[in-house]
Amino acid sequence: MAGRPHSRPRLIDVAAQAGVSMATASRALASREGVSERVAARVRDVAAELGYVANPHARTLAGGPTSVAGLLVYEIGDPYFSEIASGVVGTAAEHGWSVQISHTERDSRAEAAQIRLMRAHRVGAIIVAGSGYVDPAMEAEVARELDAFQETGGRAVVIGRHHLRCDAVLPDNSAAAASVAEHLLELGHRRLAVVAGPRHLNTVTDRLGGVRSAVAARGLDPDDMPVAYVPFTREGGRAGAAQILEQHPGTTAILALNDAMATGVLSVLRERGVAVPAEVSVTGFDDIQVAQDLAPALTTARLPMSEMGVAAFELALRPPVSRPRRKPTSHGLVVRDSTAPPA
Amino acid sequence: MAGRPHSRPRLIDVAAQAGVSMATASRALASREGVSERVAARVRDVAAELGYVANPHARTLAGGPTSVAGLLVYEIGDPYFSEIASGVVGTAAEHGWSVQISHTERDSRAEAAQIRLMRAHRVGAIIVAGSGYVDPAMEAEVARELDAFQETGGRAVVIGRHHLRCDAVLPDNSAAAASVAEHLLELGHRRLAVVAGPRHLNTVTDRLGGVRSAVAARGLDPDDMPVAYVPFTREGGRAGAAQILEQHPGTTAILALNDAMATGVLSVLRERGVAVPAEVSVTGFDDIQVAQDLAPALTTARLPMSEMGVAAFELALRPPVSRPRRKPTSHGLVVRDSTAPPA
DNA sequence: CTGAAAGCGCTAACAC
DNA sequence: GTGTTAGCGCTTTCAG
Repeated sequence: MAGRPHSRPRLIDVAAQAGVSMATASRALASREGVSERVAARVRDVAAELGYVANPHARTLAGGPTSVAGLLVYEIGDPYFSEIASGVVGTAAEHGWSVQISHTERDSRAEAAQIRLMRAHRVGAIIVAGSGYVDPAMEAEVARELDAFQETGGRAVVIGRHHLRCDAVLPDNSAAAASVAEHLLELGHRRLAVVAGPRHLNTVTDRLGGVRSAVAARGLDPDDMPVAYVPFTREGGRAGAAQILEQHPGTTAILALNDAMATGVLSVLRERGVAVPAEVSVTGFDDIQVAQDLAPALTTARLPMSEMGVAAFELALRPPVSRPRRKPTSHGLVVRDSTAPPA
Repeated sequence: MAGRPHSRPRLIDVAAQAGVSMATASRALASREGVSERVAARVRDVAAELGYVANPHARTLAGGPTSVAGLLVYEIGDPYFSEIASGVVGTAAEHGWSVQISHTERDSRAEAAQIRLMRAHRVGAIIVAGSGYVDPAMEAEVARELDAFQETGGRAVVIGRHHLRCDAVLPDNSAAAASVAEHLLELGHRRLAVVAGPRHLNTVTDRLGGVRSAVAARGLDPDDMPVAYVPFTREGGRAGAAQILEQHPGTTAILALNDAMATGVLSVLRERGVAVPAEVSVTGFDDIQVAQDLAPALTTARLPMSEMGVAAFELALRPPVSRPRRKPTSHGLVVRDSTAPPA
């Protein structure tokens, strides 16, 4: 009947077909009140029949609700982030939202720039995954952007950061790290060394703090424990392992503060013919999917990345409250084959 | 001066500040012709100063160009897809595009529904990653959606699918699979078995075809080679390995048609105490990042996933041509520690 | 080369 | 309950 060929149906087409005004059609489709159930049902039927889907640009421009979320990750190719993203994307789809993903890669300035871009894109929610900074000044710009975003009605959620004034999903990095350290101490290890990420990341200091307190609780001096501050990657792990092997040959256990670094540590030990766990025990952190398939299977502190993504998105869906929510996550020690009593 | 507080600058603000009309400001910022260089420069300066970024919703609604791409993956938590996504997201950002990611998960009907949704969202380009179907009828609906999308000016690119009328990034699955099989045959293996994914996926039949032709070229009968059709996942690989071990105990080499399945195969062999590669050799396909860290490090056919993502996005940026482009990718055999001559 | 004005499709006041 | 209408911010004819 009506309408232009070769073009998607518009709200006005649905309205005409259903014999109502645009306003009524709009209300009916948004399940807003003020429409009789009879009429609403008819509108929905017509919409379904025509395959009508609202134009989100028109909707957003007119001041309606948005249903696009922005997800900021360091690098989507990294398993830690891709598992988080999986949770976010899956849950978002269930709620009819779509997810825009972008990379941070460089630093907090790049992060701020990405948030600015997402704000310009008028996303309804922004989820920031990945470690924050020990020094709040370093993320001041990020904080400003996020504040501005929230002031204009946007929902912001961070994963694993404390300093920002917004809802947060917070794994207990310290406790999880302590559990790994305790596991090693219980096995009898006394000469631990840590392969840590960059010291300005709060994830690193939180995890390191957990290790140190577990060591101290055992009556050892944490300051005697060597720590290699290296990039938070497989390559970083390789560098850290090399450093420890050379400078502290008596080490019996190496704690890597994430699984990517642990992977690097294992690869160096394998190359050098150091038996794991016979000569040196190794632990990771996160429990990315492949941790179970490494050689040997990695003992690690498990964080539920996918669930964290789900939780973050669900927080984003909830209305804002004045006092930011903090949603803790579970964690657990997963003992596999990379740890054993010292020789 | 002008304007509403607490609100982002609009084009009209820029125009006013620069002392020109909206039309001129629009042209200047889009680098369209018809504006004197002097005026254009002034407009750009003002825009930069004000931190102006166009509202993409208004822009799209008015019929301007979009710069949002949709990326369809089976599951972003899967390394194969997250590495592709990494390439897409990185390149897109360089070109000022953002990327919406969504999951397919179920089947080609879900796939078609997602494409429909992205069309409704008015994305400028759609990239579909992941295997297509052997039977074109199974993806008829996807094809229809993609055709309709392209007819309305959208750019569609697929990765690893032949049957669709759009630009494609095509790894040579057959040749790569043949190279893996040849490697095993050269080592002296004669009793190969394949752990394959679902037989209705063209990726599976292409790769299997490569293996079979390599086997045939060696004078063996490919029909004698056992093939386990299992899900394209780690768990599928486990099931396939169990099946082969039980039904064909004489097997000396297992070819898994992707690394996820190879991971499962290795885990079953380890559990059962079958030495790899001493008793049985194992190969994978794709070379996901962790392949090098498995136990033992996996011999596999390497596909440049990240580059494939880059290539796909770059094709999406190019203007459409009547005859779809086919962009081949490199591939290579990566020999590691999971293969050796038979006992 | 520049400006005025007509929409793009939708929501949200505001009328009835 | 339902309809009318004024924008949302931008691009794009069409005039000058």
